Amino acid sequence: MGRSPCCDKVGLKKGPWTPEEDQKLLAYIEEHGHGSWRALPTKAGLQRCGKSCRLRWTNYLRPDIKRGKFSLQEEQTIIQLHALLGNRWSAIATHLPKRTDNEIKNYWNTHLKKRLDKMGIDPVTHKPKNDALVSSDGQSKNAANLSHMAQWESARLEAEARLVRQSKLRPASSTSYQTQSSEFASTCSPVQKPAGPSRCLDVLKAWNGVVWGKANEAGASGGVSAAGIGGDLESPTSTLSSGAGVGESSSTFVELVRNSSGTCDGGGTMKDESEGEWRNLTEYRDGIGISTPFPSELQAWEPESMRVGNSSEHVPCGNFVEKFTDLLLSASSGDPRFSDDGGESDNGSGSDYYEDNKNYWNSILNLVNSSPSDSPIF
DNA sequence: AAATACAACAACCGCCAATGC
DNA sequence: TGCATTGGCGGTTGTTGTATT
Repeated sequence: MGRSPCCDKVGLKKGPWTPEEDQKLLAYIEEHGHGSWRALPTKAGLQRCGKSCRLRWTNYLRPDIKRGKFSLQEEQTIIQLHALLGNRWSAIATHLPKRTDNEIKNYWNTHLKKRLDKMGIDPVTHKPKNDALVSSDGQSKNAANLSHMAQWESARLEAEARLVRQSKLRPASSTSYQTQSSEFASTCSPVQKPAGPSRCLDVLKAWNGVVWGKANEAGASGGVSAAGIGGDLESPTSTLSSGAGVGESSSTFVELVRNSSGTCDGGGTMKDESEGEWRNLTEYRDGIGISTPFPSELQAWEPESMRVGNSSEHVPCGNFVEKFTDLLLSASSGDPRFSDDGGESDNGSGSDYYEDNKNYWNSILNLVNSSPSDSPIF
């Protein structure tokens, strides 16, 4: 279909926008709306391509954009949603009101990714970098199936977010978001959703089922019943209820982030010292000679096949929260796993690790459950 | 004070799906 | 049904500001 780049025309300006250009674009859109982006530059008297105008508007000039530092809550949301959705920035952005996908993407690339990296966590997979690859038991099969469910749900979320955007573009339309959403949902899900959590959470529950099911096998006691969290894997029509323990685990995650973030200002905004804290924790771990922070058999439960699609798409790994927990909590509490003699000897109580995983996923579930009512995703 | 390195963010580019004709 | 157009998305690059030497 050989489409020529929209900016090929000679005479079109590129590069940073000037205040005058901003003013022109702003004034035009306020008066006429953007209409066709391709036609807009001419009408607005701008020597820009339509695409450039659209990006400038959506990423910078739009009045409902919040700028400035990300709060702890926003950071938490980004990390969790990235673990869930991967680099689907637009989908993540729909859950962070007033933040653009571009801003979130930049923040991830310049801040969060580096932090995870320094901690020895692969920011793509959210797994420890030296993680083993394959689980030989049957769990991997379930996990692979679940990855497909996760992929499907991600696609559905994207589509739904798209509907929301469309509805916003047509505010006067008689077709409300709810109607559209309902129509959409009815085509792919027998359960109505806007009022409550999306069925996508069943995937999370199922994930938990896999994780905690294995925990039960490995840990015998102390594990969480697979039926309790994800036992209804075969019931795609079930909806998530905010069960006991979900709320507390969310706060656990917040706590983890907060603990890792050094000092915060009054608004919960992370200060730069946080980088040092994260680094210190990593150094602490390195200093005490922990190169592989987790029992290998527990790292290995997620096979490579669980990754969805290509490298940019992935399904989450519970080891993520293990890492957080181990680094941020155990380091300060004298956890025997971090002592010279007790490091790997905790295998017998592997359920602890899965308990951490449970907390991680519960935190996501809680995030989802507590999401603002205007959130288009969940 | 100048040079260099690094960080942060705005903007661009190419691809793709949806849509209209 | 097929082609052209449009808008959106994610990856990447370029620019600017700040810290360090």
